[in-house]
Amino acid sequence: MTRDKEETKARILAAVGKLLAESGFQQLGVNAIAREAGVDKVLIYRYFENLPSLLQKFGKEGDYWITAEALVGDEATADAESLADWMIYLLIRLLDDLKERPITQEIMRWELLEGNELTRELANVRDSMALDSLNFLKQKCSFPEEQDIPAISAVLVAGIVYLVLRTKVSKTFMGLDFSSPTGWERIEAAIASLIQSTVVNQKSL
Amino acid sequence: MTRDKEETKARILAAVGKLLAESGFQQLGVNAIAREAGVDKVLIYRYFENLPSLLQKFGKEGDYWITAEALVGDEATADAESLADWMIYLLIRLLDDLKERPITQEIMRWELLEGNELTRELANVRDSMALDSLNFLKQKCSFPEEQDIPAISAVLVAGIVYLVLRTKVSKTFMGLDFSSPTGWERIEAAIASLIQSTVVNQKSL
DNA sequence: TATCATAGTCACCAATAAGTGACAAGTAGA
DNA sequence: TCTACTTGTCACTTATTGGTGACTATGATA
Repeated sequence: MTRDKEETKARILAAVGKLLAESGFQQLGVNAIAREAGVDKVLIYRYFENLPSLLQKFGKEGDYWITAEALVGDEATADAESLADWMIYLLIRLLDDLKERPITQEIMRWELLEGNELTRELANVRDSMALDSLNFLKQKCSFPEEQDIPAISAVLVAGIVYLVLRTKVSKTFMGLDFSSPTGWERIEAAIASLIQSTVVNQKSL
Repeated sequence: MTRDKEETKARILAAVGKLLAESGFQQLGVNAIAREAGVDKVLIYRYFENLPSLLQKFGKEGDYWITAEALVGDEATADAESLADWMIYLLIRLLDDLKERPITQEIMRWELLEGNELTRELANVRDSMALDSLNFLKQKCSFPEEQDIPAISAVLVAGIVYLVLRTKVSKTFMGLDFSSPTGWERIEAAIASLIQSTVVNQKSL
């Protein structure tokens, strides 16, 4: 070994990411991390105090939540005029983005069954990003009073998250098949249809 | 101890349920079950072979998934005419039902992060119940062709499930507060609004 | 060249997990 | 009452967990 502290710390953090993406928080232990990193586990305690601290460090280093700006992306290409258009655009982008983030998925799974210091903190970061996006929407196209846009968004985001989390372990849900792109296309179409009808509709009242 | 095999087996199964509802699958081990049941753990192996077999038995005994009939309930009191009315009625009932089923919630959490024999089996049971409900809907009020009712249902059910699973560990999501009934009321209203607009709307085309 | 802080190694601990073999106690039938 | 079976108890093994104390190896400085 080349006797490099920073290198070692980086390898440990990288090992956390790899193990997390592969097998989730269940299998994530000090011994496994040390083995994966090719490092003695005592170094983990030396450099990161203990496992929770290491995970906290890991959670704060990486960017697991897409920012509102990144989610919006290039506004010119968004091709969205109305509030409904924007909501559809953002939700579909959220879906596609989350599908490509295995670590984020694992964090969300973990958050679902363990409410500790770290998961709460990460959840707060994610939540404030979501609120940023809502605020972006609000200033872009003001929200109609008759409708609870945040609640509508929450239901749909929750649905997206659950479907994405589920597909890792099962390719079907309520008769839909997510092993081929058509399953996702149907979901995307359903989301678009729901928003288009609901938001456009009442806006024109 | 009264030396009663069936009693002992029942106590073991009851202990599984209690521990499951309290602290989820994470903490569910042979030792904990035996302790909770006030039984020697070797009896678990004698009567249920091993832990997976015990859980399988437990999963098959209980009714953790509401049946289509129970979900529909008393049709007379449903006060639903259109397809949209029925969908709203069923989804809200699903939400309320799931909120009162901690064990079912734990099973769904478990299913989300471990795809084994048992979780797959339980998922299939649940899925076929969901499909039953869809079929009930379909024969009650035929589905419009322009709309993908199964996909729309899937998104909303997924959203409901995720929100319920989350509230055990965090009372907020995207700015909504689920510590008081108002959070849930907003969600229910959002679901009703989405379906009302979408399904009614396009049906009248 | 001798010193000294630091990086990395190794051998251990206590706790807990799943799982098993041997045995005591109670209960049936003969 | 003696025998045979079953229920329940106890003590154990093996593996893995998070965590620690004592060590060696290295490299910079004085």
